[in-house]
Parts: sequence; C-alpha cells; structure tokens
Amino acid sequence: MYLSVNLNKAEMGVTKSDLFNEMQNELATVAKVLAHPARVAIIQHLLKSNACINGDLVQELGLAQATISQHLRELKSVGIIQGTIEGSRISYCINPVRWTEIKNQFNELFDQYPTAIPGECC
Amino acid sequence: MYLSVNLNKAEMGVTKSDLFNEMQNELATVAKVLAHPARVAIIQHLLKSNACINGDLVQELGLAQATISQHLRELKSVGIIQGTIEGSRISYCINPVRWTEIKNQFNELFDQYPTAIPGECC
DNA sequence: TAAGTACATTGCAATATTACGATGTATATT
DNA sequence: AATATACATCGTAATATTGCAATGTACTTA
Repeated sequence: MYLSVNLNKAEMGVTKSDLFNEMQNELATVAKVLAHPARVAIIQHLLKSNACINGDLVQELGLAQATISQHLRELKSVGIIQGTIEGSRISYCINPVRWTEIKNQFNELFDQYPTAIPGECC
Repeated sequence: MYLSVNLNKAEMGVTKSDLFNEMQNELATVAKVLAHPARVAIIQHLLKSNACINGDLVQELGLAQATISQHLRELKSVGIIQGTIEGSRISYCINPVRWTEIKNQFNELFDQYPTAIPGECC
C-alpha cells in the first residue's frame, strides 16, 4: 500500500527538479534540447557547413522562419551553438568548447555501465 | 520576405517528423527519454544497484508510485531498460545491447565535429 | 478464500512544447 | 528617407508532458 505523505495539492506538469542532483538536471536539460529532430538537423547542418544563417535553415528544413528562430534560441540556451552578427545577418556555428563539454557529460553517463557483466542482469 | 508556401491551417504542437531523416528522429526520441532528471536518476540507480524494483525507486526518488511507473514505461519504450517478472515484483535493469547502441548513436553525432578547426568558426 | 503486496493503467489538472502569422528591430540598399 | 532583407519576439492554437489519486490486475501469504 502506498500512503501519500504529501497532502498538499499536487504540482502537476511541474518537474520536481529539486529532488535531483546537479548532474541529473543538467544532463536532462541538454537532452531536452536534443530531443527534437529539427534541432538535431540544425546541428548536423552546422556540422556540414561549418556556419549558416537562419534563412539557410528555413530553406533546408522546410519550417517557418519563426520556428527556426525558436529552435536556434533553444540550442543557444544550453550553449551548444553561438551566433555572431554579420551585417544584417546572424551567423550560427557550433560552440567547440561547449560541444566537448556536452559530449563528455553524456559519455560520463554512458561509461558508468560496466563493459562486461558476469551473468547477473535480467 | 518570408512568404508562406503552406496555406493549410498550421499544425501546432505537432512535430513534423516526416521532414527529418530516420537518424534525426531516432536520436531525438531517445534524447526525449533522457530529457527528465527523474529518468536520468532511475538509470543511475540501476547502474549502481544493477537491478531494482519500482518500490525502491519510489523510496529513492520521492515521487509517487504511479509517476515512477510512468517513467519506467518511457525508459522501456526505447529499450534502454527491461523488466523481468519475479513473483509479484518486476525487476528492472539496463539492457546492455541497447545501451551500447544508444551510446554509439550519440557518439556518431558527437564525433561528427572535427577535433580541430583552422580558424573558421564564429 | 480473504487480505496484503507490487505494479500498471486510467483520469484529470497544471504546465510545457511546437508551430506559425503578425509584428518589431536593425542593417543594407536604392 | 524609403524600401528591402534578416532575424527576433509576441500572441495564439494545438498537442504533449508531468504528477498523483484512484482503480485495476496479478501474485503471495495468512
């Protein structure tokens, strides 16, 4: 039987981030940014072309300009990309330092799994 | 000027997954499952203890039983964990094969970034 | 068989995300 | 200065996610 200890009104739709540690919250935040195919596609386009502008991505992905702009903002929010003003355009590219940080963050989790387990697991 | 080509009513809140390729959709789907600190915490608990049951996680994370069950279902949905019935309990653990697959999937993306770029980027 | 334990599922409320048209801001061109 | 270009932001509608109480299902024990 599971008795409810918390008698307050439930906070629905709200992630209880105070229950988790820094690493768990940070990894989840970055994962959330990668959790949309358009943003993965934007990243891959930046990997291919080294740098590009909003308009390129509108052409490439077939989403509206406002939508691309919103995705770019989310990618920027975790620092995975950066934008530089170039005249009337903004040139976006991967942030190399942050890229490595994020890669390492994920691999710290991935590498926590022992490569070989005797015969335990289910 | 950005003329709208699509004159149909906008499909809001709906990810246009048909615009993206298989790799992009799959990576995004897995990232979405990792995009919640509770699910990262569940994974880490499984890494530490090799296997555990729903009740353990309720104790460990301080979320309701139904909530843990929901998170476990999402983790199972991408195959990152698996559950085995053990009497009246269900023992969860990491799926080793899928774990490696996912790790490689992410690193395929991460390793697309050239380690050293001359002096191009912004 | 009845009561208890363990977990899933359902139903629902609150919040978050996705998408785009419309509009705003800043630079560039005529 | 007026027009065009490039991008951000706002407003809004549709859908998705999060969380939990209540309930359902299956096994276990008294």
